[in-house]
Amino acid sequence: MSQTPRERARTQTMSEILTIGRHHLELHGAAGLSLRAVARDLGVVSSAVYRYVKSRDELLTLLVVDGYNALGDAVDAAVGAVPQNDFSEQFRAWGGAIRQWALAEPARYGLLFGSPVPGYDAPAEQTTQPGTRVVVLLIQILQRAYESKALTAPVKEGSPPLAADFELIRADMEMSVPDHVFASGALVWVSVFGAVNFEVFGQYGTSTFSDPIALFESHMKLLEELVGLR
Amino acid sequence: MSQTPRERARTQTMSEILTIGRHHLELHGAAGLSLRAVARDLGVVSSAVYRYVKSRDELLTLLVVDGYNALGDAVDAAVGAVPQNDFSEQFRAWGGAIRQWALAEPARYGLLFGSPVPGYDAPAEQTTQPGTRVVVLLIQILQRAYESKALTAPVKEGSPPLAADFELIRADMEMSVPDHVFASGALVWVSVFGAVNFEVFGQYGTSTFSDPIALFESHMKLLEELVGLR
DNA sequence: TGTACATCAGTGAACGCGCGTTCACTGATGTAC
DNA sequence: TGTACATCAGTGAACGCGCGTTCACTGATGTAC
Repeated sequence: MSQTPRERARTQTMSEILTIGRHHLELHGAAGLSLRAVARDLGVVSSAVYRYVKSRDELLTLLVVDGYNALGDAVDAAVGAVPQNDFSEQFRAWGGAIRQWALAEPARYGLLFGSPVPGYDAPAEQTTQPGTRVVVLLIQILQRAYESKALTAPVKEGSPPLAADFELIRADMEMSVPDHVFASGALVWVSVFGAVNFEVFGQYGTSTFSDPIALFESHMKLLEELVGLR
Repeated sequence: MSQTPRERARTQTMSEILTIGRHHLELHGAAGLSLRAVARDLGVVSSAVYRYVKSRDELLTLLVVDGYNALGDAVDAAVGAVPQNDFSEQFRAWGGAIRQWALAEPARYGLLFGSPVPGYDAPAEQTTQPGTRVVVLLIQILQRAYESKALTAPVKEGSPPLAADFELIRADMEMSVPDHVFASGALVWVSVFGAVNFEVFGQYGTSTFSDPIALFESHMKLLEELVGLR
C-alpha cells in the first residue's frame, strides 16, 4: 500500500517534469517545448528523461490533460462557490473563472485553445474527456436553471440540422432543455472563449479598451440576456 | 517609370518568397517557419534570402501584414457584393467571409489569431492598420444600419468605464451609434472569431456537430438579433 | 557606340547553436530465498 | 539476518538533423562618360 522510497522519488520527479514543462511552455510556447531543456532544468542528462516520458509528444499530451484539468478545477471551484439557486451568478462565475485562469496561465491556455502545435496530434482518448469539462458544466448550469424555471428565453424554432446533434447530447447527458437553449449555450461557449482569446493573445490593440474587465462583463451581461437568464 | 529587368526579377522573387512562406506556414506552423527552408524551396542558397529579407522576424511581419490584408480583401469583397441597403445580409456576409477565409487558410489564420509566436513581437506600426480592417468594417455596417434606422435594438445604458473608450472610437471614426451598439458590436466581433477559432483549430470534437455551417449560421442569427438587425 | 566602373544576386564555407532519440554502461535500490 | 539476483535511475557518447546569420567571393546586369 505505502510507497517504497524509489516509488516516491519517481512520483516526485514526474511531477517536477510537469512543473518544468509548464514553465517552458510559458517561456517558449508549445512548439518550443524540448525534452533536452526539461532535462537541463531537472538537472539530469537528456536521455534520463526517457525513463519518465516516452517522447516529446507524450509530454505534450500530459501537459494538455494537465491543463484541461487545471482549468476545469478552477471553473468547478468558482461555480461551486456560488449559492445553488443563483444561476445568473453561476453563469458569470463560469465565464469569469475561464478568463482569470487564462490570464494567469496564458501559455497553458494557448496550448489548449490556440493554434494547433505543428506535428502534434492530441490523442483523443486521453484528451477529450478533460477537454469537455468546461462546456459540460455550462450546459449543466443551464439545465438546472431550466428545471427551476429560471430561464426566460422565448422559445424559438431551432434549425433542423442541429436538432439531431442536440438530441444526441440530450440523450447522452440525460438533459431536457429545448434546442434553443443548446443553441444559445453553444454561442455563449464560443463567445466567451473568443473574448478570452482576444484578451490573452493581445488582439485588442494596446489602447482601444482601457478596462478589460468592464469589457468582459459587458459581454457576459449581453450573453446572459441572450440565454434567458434573469 | 518602367522597371528594369533586374527590378522586375526582384519583385517577382520577393512575391515568390511570400508564396513559399505562406506554404511553409501551412505545413509547419508559424514557429516552424525557417529562412533556410524558404531558401531551399526558392532553389537558392540560404544566405541569398538575406538579399530580400533582413531576418526571419521581418519575413514573419510581411506574412502577418499579407494575411490581414488577404482577410480584409476577402471580407470587403463579400460585403461589397451585397445590396447597399440590406444590412442584415451584409452582416451575415461579413461573418461568413471570415469563416470561409479562415477555413481555406487555416495556418495564415492561425498566425493572425492563434497563440502568439514565441520570441516574435509583431511591430505595431506595420501591423495595426491592416489588423483592424475587419472590425472597422463591422462597425461601419452597424453605423450605416443605424443611420438608416434599421437597428431595432432597445436602448440600454452602457457601462461607464466603457463609455469613454466608445467615445474615443466615435470621434476617431466619425460615427454616431450609441454605446449599446458598440457593446453588442464588440461582442459580435469576439463571438465570430471565437466560433471560427473553435472550428479551424478543431476544438469541437470530431463528432459533436455534424453540420458546422448550420452551427455557424445559428450563431450568426442569434448575434443578428442581439445587435438589433432585422 | 564602346569602355570603365558600380551595383547587386547569388555562392559556398563557416560560426555556434539546439534538437529527439538510441545505446551500452554503472551503481544504487529493492526482493526472494 | 545475510546473500544473490533483478530492477531501475541516471550517465555519457553518439547518430543525424536543422537552424539563423555572417562573410569574402564571383559574375552578371546596369550606368555614366
